[in-house]
Amino acid sequence: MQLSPEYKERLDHALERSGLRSTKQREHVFSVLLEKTDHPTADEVYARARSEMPTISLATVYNCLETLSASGLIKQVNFEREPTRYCPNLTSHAHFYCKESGEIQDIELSDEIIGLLQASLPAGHTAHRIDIAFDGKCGECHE
Amino acid sequence: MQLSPEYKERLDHALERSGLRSTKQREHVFSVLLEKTDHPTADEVYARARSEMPTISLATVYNCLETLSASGLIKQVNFEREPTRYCPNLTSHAHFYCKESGEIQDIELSDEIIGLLQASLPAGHTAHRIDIAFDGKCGECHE
DNA sequence: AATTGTAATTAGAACTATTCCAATCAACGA
DNA sequence: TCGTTGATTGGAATAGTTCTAATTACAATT
Repeated sequence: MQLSPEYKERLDHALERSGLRSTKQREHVFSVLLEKTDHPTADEVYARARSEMPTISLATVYNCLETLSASGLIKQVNFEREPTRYCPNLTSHAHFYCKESGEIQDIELSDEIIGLLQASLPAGHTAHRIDIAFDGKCGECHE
Repeated sequence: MQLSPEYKERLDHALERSGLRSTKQREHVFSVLLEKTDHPTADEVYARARSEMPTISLATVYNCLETLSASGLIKQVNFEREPTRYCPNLTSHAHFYCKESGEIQDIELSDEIIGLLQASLPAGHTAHRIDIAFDGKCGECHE
Protein backbone atom coordinates (compact mmCIF):
# COMPACT_ATOMS: atom_id res chain seq x y z
CA MET A 1 0.00 0.00 0.00
CA GLN A 2 1.13 3.46 -0.92
CA LEU A 3 1.13 6.37 1.49
CA SER A 4 -0.82 9.31 0.07
CA PRO A 5 1.36 12.35 -0.70
CA GLU A 6 -0.45 14.22 2.06
CA TYR A 7 0.48 11.68 4.73
CA LYS A 8 3.93 11.17 3.26
CA GLU A 9 4.54 14.88 3.74
CA ARG A 10 3.15 14.85 7.24
CA LEU A 11 5.45 11.95 8.10
CA ASP A 12 8.54 13.58 6.63
CA HIS A 13 7.91 16.86 8.40
CA ALA A 14 7.22 15.26 11.75
CA LEU A 15 10.36 13.13 11.54
CA GLU A 16 12.46 16.08 10.43
CA ARG A 17 11.19 18.15 13.35
CA SER A 18 12.43 15.39 15.64
CA GLY A 19 15.76 15.17 13.82
CA LEU A 20 14.98 11.70 12.50
CA ARG A 21 15.29 10.21 9.04
CA SER A 22 12.48 9.15 6.81
CA THR A 23 12.91 5.49 5.94
CA LYS A 24 11.00 2.88 3.95
CA GLN A 25 10.20 1.00 7.11
CA ARG A 26 8.84 3.98 9.02
CA GLU A 27 6.78 4.92 6.01
CA HIS A 28 5.43 1.42 5.64
CA VAL A 29 4.55 0.99 9.31
CA PHE A 30 2.76 4.33 9.21
CA SER A 31 0.79 3.23 6.15
CA VAL A 32 -0.19 -0.04 7.85
CA LEU A 33 -1.67 1.93 10.74
CA LEU A 34 -3.54 4.28 8.45
CA GLU A 35 -4.91 1.50 6.27
CA LYS A 36 -6.89 -0.29 8.97
CA THR A 37 -7.47 1.73 12.11
CA ASP A 38 -8.57 -1.12 14.31
CA HIS A 39 -5.96 -0.53 17.01
CA PRO A 40 -3.57 -3.34 16.15
CA THR A 41 -0.89 -4.59 18.52
CA ALA A 42 2.78 -4.54 17.55
CA ASP A 43 2.52 -8.19 16.54
CA GLU A 44 -0.44 -7.47 14.31
CA VAL A 45 1.35 -4.53 12.74
CA TYR A 46 4.31 -6.83 12.18
CA ALA A 47 2.16 -9.43 10.44
CA ARG A 48 0.51 -6.85 8.21
CA ALA A 49 3.76 -5.08 7.45
CA ARG A 50 5.46 -8.30 6.42
CA SER A 51 2.93 -9.11 3.73
CA GLU A 52 4.35 -6.25 1.66
CA MET A 53 7.80 -5.99 3.19
CA PRO A 54 8.80 -9.53 4.15
CA THR A 55 12.23 -8.59 5.44
CA ILE A 56 11.10 -6.14 8.09
CA SER A 57 11.90 -7.31 11.59
CA LEU A 58 9.80 -7.19 14.72
CA ALA A 59 12.42 -5.03 16.39
CA THR A 60 12.08 -2.52 13.59
CA VAL A 61 8.31 -2.51 13.93
CA TYR A 62 8.73 -1.70 17.62
CA ASN A 63 11.30 0.96 16.78
CA CYS A 64 9.07 2.53 14.15
CA LEU A 65 6.03 2.52 16.40
CA GLU A 66 8.14 4.19 19.06
CA THR A 67 9.49 6.89 16.77
CA LEU A 68 6.07 7.53 15.23
CA SER A 69 4.64 7.95 18.73
CA ALA A 70 7.49 10.20 19.81
CA SER A 71 6.98 12.34 16.70
CA GLY A 72 3.30 12.73 17.48
CA LEU A 73 2.02 10.86 14.43
CA ILE A 74 0.31 8.07 16.28
CA LYS A 75 -0.84 7.30 19.81
CA GLN A 76 -0.31 4.34 22.04
CA VAL A 77 -3.35 2.79 23.67
CA ASN A 78 -3.12 0.59 26.73
CA PHE A 79 -5.71 -1.67 28.26
CA GLU A 80 -4.84 -3.12 31.60
CA ARG A 81 -2.22 -5.81 31.11
CA GLU A 82 -2.80 -6.24 27.42
CA PRO A 83 -0.23 -5.54 24.74
CA THR A 84 0.01 -1.93 23.66
CA ARG A 85 -2.10 -0.98 20.68
CA TYR A 86 -1.53 1.77 18.15
CA CYS A 87 -3.86 4.35 16.74
CA PRO A 88 -3.42 7.17 14.20
CA ASN A 89 -6.41 9.14 15.50
CA LEU A 90 -4.82 12.24 17.01
CA THR A 91 -7.94 13.90 18.41
CA SER A 92 -8.39 13.74 22.17
CA HIS A 93 -10.53 10.70 22.52
CA ALA A 94 -11.15 7.83 24.89
CA HIS A 95 -11.32 4.14 24.08
CA PHE A 96 -14.06 1.65 24.62
CA TYR A 97 -13.09 -1.98 24.91
CA CYS A 98 -15.82 -4.57 24.53
CA LYS A 99 -14.83 -7.63 26.51
CA GLU A 100 -17.24 -9.72 24.51
CA SER A 101 -16.22 -9.00 20.93
CA GLY A 102 -12.76 -7.73 21.73
CA GLU A 103 -13.45 -4.70 19.58
CA ILE A 104 -12.00 -1.32 20.44
CA GLN A 105 -13.78 1.88 19.54
CA ASP A 106 -12.74 5.50 19.68
CA ILE A 107 -14.98 7.64 21.85
CA GLU A 108 -14.76 11.31 21.03
CA LEU A 109 -14.75 13.56 24.07
CA SER A 110 -16.07 17.09 24.26
CA ASP A 111 -13.80 19.95 25.30
CA GLU A 112 -16.14 20.41 28.23
CA ILE A 113 -15.29 17.02 29.68
CA ILE A 114 -11.59 17.47 29.10
CA GLY A 115 -11.82 20.83 30.84
CA LEU A 116 -13.69 19.39 33.80
CA LEU A 117 -11.17 16.61 34.15
CA GLN A 118 -8.28 19.07 34.10
CA ALA A 119 -10.13 21.14 36.69
CA SER A 120 -10.35 18.11 38.99
CA LEU A 121 -6.61 18.22 39.52
CA PRO A 122 -5.19 19.88 42.63
CA ALA A 123 -3.80 23.36 42.05
CA GLY A 124 -0.32 23.34 40.58
CA HIS A 125 -0.61 19.97 38.88
CA THR A 126 -0.39 19.87 35.13
CA ALA A 127 -1.28 16.88 32.99
CA HIS A 128 0.25 16.50 29.57
CA ARG A 129 -1.69 13.36 28.92
CA ILE A 130 -5.03 11.91 30.00
CA ASP A 131 -5.83 8.28 29.34
CA ILE A 132 -9.42 7.22 29.50
CA ALA A 133 -10.44 3.65 28.93
CA PHE A 134 -13.92 2.19 29.21
CA ASP A 135 -14.38 -1.52 29.73
CA GLY A 136 -17.75 -2.99 29.01
CA LYS A 137 -20.13 -4.40 26.48
CA CYS A 138 -20.93 -2.69 23.22
CA GLY A 139 -24.39 -2.30 21.73
CA GLU A 140 -23.95 -5.20 19.31
CA CYS A 141 -23.10 -7.62 22.09
CA HIS A 142 -26.06 -6.65 24.21
CA GLU A 143 -28.79 -8.42 22.26
CA MET B 1 0.29 -5.65 61.54
CA GLN B 2 -3.18 -6.62 62.65
CA LEU B 3 -6.27 -6.12 60.52
CA SER B 4 -8.89 -4.12 62.40
CA PRO B 5 -12.05 -6.12 63.21
CA GLU B 6 -13.97 -3.91 60.84
CA TYR B 7 -11.75 -4.69 57.89
CA LYS B 8 -11.41 -8.32 58.90
CA GLU B 9 -15.17 -8.59 58.70
CA ARG B 10 -15.31 -6.82 55.38
CA LEU B 11 -12.69 -9.21 54.04
CA ASP B 12 -14.45 -12.32 55.31
CA HIS B 13 -17.79 -11.27 53.92
CA ALA B 14 -16.40 -10.33 50.53
CA LEU B 15 -14.52 -13.61 50.23
CA GLU B 16 -17.53 -15.59 51.33
CA ARG B 17 -19.72 -13.85 48.77
CA SER B 18 -17.26 -15.03 46.13
CA GLY B 19 -17.19 -18.55 47.54
CA LEU B 20 -13.56 -18.19 48.64
CA ARG B 21 -11.85 -18.97 51.89
CA SER B 22 -10.38 -16.49 54.28
CA THR B 23 -6.70 -17.32 54.81
CA LYS B 24 -3.80 -15.87 56.73
CA GLN B 25 -2.10 -14.85 53.50
CA ARG B 26 -5.11 -13.06 52.04
CA GLU B 27 -5.64 -11.28 55.33
CA HIS B 28 -2.02 -10.24 55.52
CA VAL B 29 -1.81 -8.98 51.95
CA PHE B 30 -4.97 -6.98 52.54
CA SER B 31 -3.48 -5.44 55.67
CA VAL B 32 -0.29 -4.53 53.81
CA LEU B 33 -2.36 -2.60 51.28
CA LEU B 34 -4.35 -0.82 53.96
CA GLU B 35 -1.30 0.10 56.00
CA LYS B 36 0.40 2.23 53.39
CA THR B 37 -1.80 3.31 50.52
CA ASP B 38 0.93 4.46 48.19
CA HIS B 39 -0.09 2.22 45.29
CA PRO B 40 2.58 -0.44 45.63
CA THR B 41 3.41 -2.91 42.88
CA ALA B 42 3.14 -6.66 43.44
CA ASP B 43 6.88 -6.77 44.14
CA GLU B 44 6.58 -4.06 46.74
CA VAL B 45 3.65 -5.80 48.38
CA TYR B 46 5.73 -8.98 48.40
CA ALA B 47 8.62 -7.21 50.11
CA ARG B 48 6.38 -5.66 52.75
CA ALA B 49 4.41 -8.84 53.33
CA ARG B 50 7.57 -10.88 53.86
CA SER B 51 8.79 -8.74 56.71
CA GLU B 52 6.03 -10.17 58.88
CA MET B 53 5.36 -13.41 57.02
CA PRO B 54 8.72 -14.54 55.63
CA THR B 55 7.40 -17.72 54.06
CA ILE B 56 4.85 -16.12 51.79
CA SER B 57 5.64 -16.60 48.13
CA LEU B 58 5.46 -14.15 45.26
CA ALA B 59 2.95 -16.41 43.53
CA THR B 60 0.70 -16.21 46.57
CA VAL B 61 0.99 -12.45 46.63
CA TYR B 62 -0.15 -12.38 43.01
CA ASN B 63 -2.94 -14.82 43.82
CA CYS B 64 -4.10 -12.80 46.80
CA LEU B 65 -4.02 -9.53 44.89
CA GLU B 66 -6.07 -11.19 42.19
CA THR B 67 -8.68 -12.60 44.55
CA LEU B 68 -8.92 -9.35 46.51
CA SER B 69 -9.49 -7.50 43.24
CA ALA B 70 -12.04 -10.05 42.09
CA SER B 71 -13.89 -9.74 45.40
CA GLY B 72 -14.04 -5.98 45.06
CA LEU B 73 -11.83 -5.20 48.04
CA ILE B 74 -9.07 -3.49 46.15
CA LYS B 75 -8.50 -2.02 42.70
CA GLN B 76 -5.80 -2.47 40.16
CA VAL B 77 -4.17 0.61 38.73
CA ASN B 78 -2.30 0.55 35.46
CA PHE B 79 0.00 3.13 33.95
CA GLU B 80 1.07 2.52 30.41
CA ARG B 81 3.58 -0.31 30.38
CA GLU B 82 4.41 -0.14 34.05
CA PRO B 83 3.77 -2.93 36.54
CA THR B 84 0.27 -3.04 37.93
CA ARG B 85 -0.26 -1.24 41.21
CA TYR B 86 -2.83 -1.90 43.90
CA CYS B 87 -5.10 0.44 45.80
CA PRO B 88 -7.70 -0.10 48.54
CA ASN B 89 -9.54 3.15 47.73
CA LEU B 90 -12.87 1.96 46.36
CA THR B 91 -14.40 5.32 45.47
CA SER B 92 -14.54 6.17 41.80
CA HIS B 93 -11.40 8.10 41.37
CA ALA B 94 -8.71 8.76 38.80
CA HIS B 95 -4.96 8.60 39.26
CA PHE B 96 -2.32 11.20 38.75
CA TYR B 97 1.17 10.01 38.01
CA CYS B 98 3.98 12.52 38.40
CA LYS B 99 6.77 11.54 36.03
CA GLU B 100 9.23 13.58 38.05
CA SER B 101 8.74 12.25 41.57
CA GLY B 102 7.15 8.97 40.56
CA GLU B 103 4.38 9.62 43.04
CA ILE B 104 0.83 8.52 42.39
CA GLN B 105 -2.13 10.41 43.78
CA ASP B 106 -5.81 9.64 43.88
CA ILE B 107 -7.96 12.25 42.17
CA GLU B 108 -11.54 12.16 43.34
CA LEU B 109 -14.05 12.64 40.56
CA SER B 110 -17.46 14.22 40.85
CA ASP B 111 -20.57 12.28 39.90
CA GLU B 112 -21.13 14.94 37.28
CA ILE B 113 -17.97 14.02 35.43
CA ILE B 114 -18.65 10.30 35.69
CA GLY B 115 -22.13 10.94 34.32
CA LEU B 116 -20.83 13.01 31.42
CA LEU B 117 -18.31 10.33 30.57
CA GLN B 118 -20.97 7.63 30.59
CA ALA B 119 -23.11 9.87 28.41
CA SER B 120 -20.31 10.11 25.84
CA LEU B 121 -20.77 6.46 24.98
CA PRO B 122 -22.80 5.46 21.93
CA ALA B 123 -26.33 4.26 22.74
CA GLY B 124 -26.44 0.67 23.90
CA HIS B 125 -22.91 0.56 25.23
CA THR B 126 -22.45 -0.05 28.93
CA ALA B 127 -19.21 0.42 30.82
CA HIS B 128 -18.63 -1.45 34.02
CA ARG B 129 -15.29 0.19 34.51
CA ILE B 130 -13.70 3.51 33.59
CA ASP B 131 -9.98 3.97 33.95
CA ILE B 132 -8.66 7.48 34.02
CA ALA B 133 -4.99 8.19 34.31
CA PHE B 134 -3.30 11.57 34.23
CA ASP B 135 0.38 11.83 33.41
CA GLY B 136 2.15 15.00 34.31
CA LYS B 137 3.96 17.01 36.89
CA CYS B 138 2.64 17.56 40.37
CA GLY B 139 2.66 20.87 42.23
CA GLU B 140 5.71 19.99 44.30
CA CYS B 141 7.80 19.26 41.22
CA HIS B 142 6.87 22.49 39.52
CA GLU B 143 9.03 24.88 41.51
C1' DA C 1 -10.40 -37.82 66.14
C1' DA C 2 -9.77 -39.74 61.47
C1' DT C 3 -11.16 -39.23 56.69
C1' DT C 4 -12.21 -37.08 52.63
C1' DG C 5 -12.70 -33.61 49.20
C1' DT C 6 -11.54 -29.30 47.87
C1' DA C 7 -9.15 -25.06 47.83
C1' DA C 8 -4.90 -22.43 48.73
C1' DT C 9 -0.04 -22.10 48.89
C1' DT C 10 4.50 -22.85 47.26
C1' DA C 11 8.78 -22.93 44.26
C1' DG C 12 10.15 -22.88 40.13
C1' DA C 13 9.44 -23.21 35.24
C1' DA C 14 7.27 -21.06 31.41
C1' DC C 15 5.41 -17.36 28.91
C1' DT C 16 4.65 -12.85 26.63
C1' DA C 17 5.58 -8.40 25.45
C1' DT C 18 9.17 -5.63 25.03
C1' DT C 19 13.94 -3.91 25.07
C1' DC C 20 18.76 -4.45 24.37
C1' DC C 21 22.91 -5.60 21.71
C1' DA C 22 26.34 -5.92 18.22
C1' DA C 23 26.81 -6.26 13.44
C1' DT C 24 25.29 -4.77 9.05
C1' DC C 25 23.03 -1.56 6.08
C1' DA C 26 21.10 2.82 4.24
C1' DA C 27 20.24 7.90 4.10
C1' DC C 28 22.02 12.22 3.52
C1' DG C 29 25.40 16.01 3.43
C1' DA C 30 30.09 17.18 1.98
C1' DT D 1 31.05 9.07 -4.59
C1' DC D 2 32.39 8.86 0.10
C1' DG D 3 32.01 9.06 4.93
C1' DT D 4 29.39 9.73 8.93
C1' DT D 5 25.80 8.73 11.49
C1' DG D 6 21.50 6.88 12.23
C1' DA D 7 18.44 2.85 11.18
C1' DT D 8 17.62 -1.96 10.68
C1' DT D 9 18.26 -6.72 11.76
C1' DG D 10 18.16 -11.25 14.35
C1' DG D 11 18.87 -13.02 18.36
C1' DA D 12 19.64 -12.75 23.20
C1' DA D 13 18.07 -10.76 27.42
C1' DT D 14 14.73 -8.84 30.58
C1' DA D 15 10.61 -7.86 33.45
C1' DG D 16 6.31 -8.80 34.95
C1' DT D 17 3.14 -12.13 35.31
C1' DT D 18 0.95 -16.68 34.86
C1' DC D 19 1.12 -21.60 34.92
C1' DT D 20 2.12 -26.24 36.85
C1' DA D 21 2.57 -29.90 39.84
C1' DA D 22 3.30 -31.05 44.46
C1' DT D 23 2.29 -30.06 49.10
C1' DT D 24 -0.38 -28.16 52.73
C1' DA D 25 -4.45 -26.31 55.10
C1' DC D 26 -9.20 -26.08 55.70
C1' DA D 27 -14.03 -27.63 56.59
C1' DA D 28 -17.49 -30.89 56.49
C1' DT D 29 -18.53 -35.80 57.39
C1' DT D 30 -18.01 -40.10 59.43
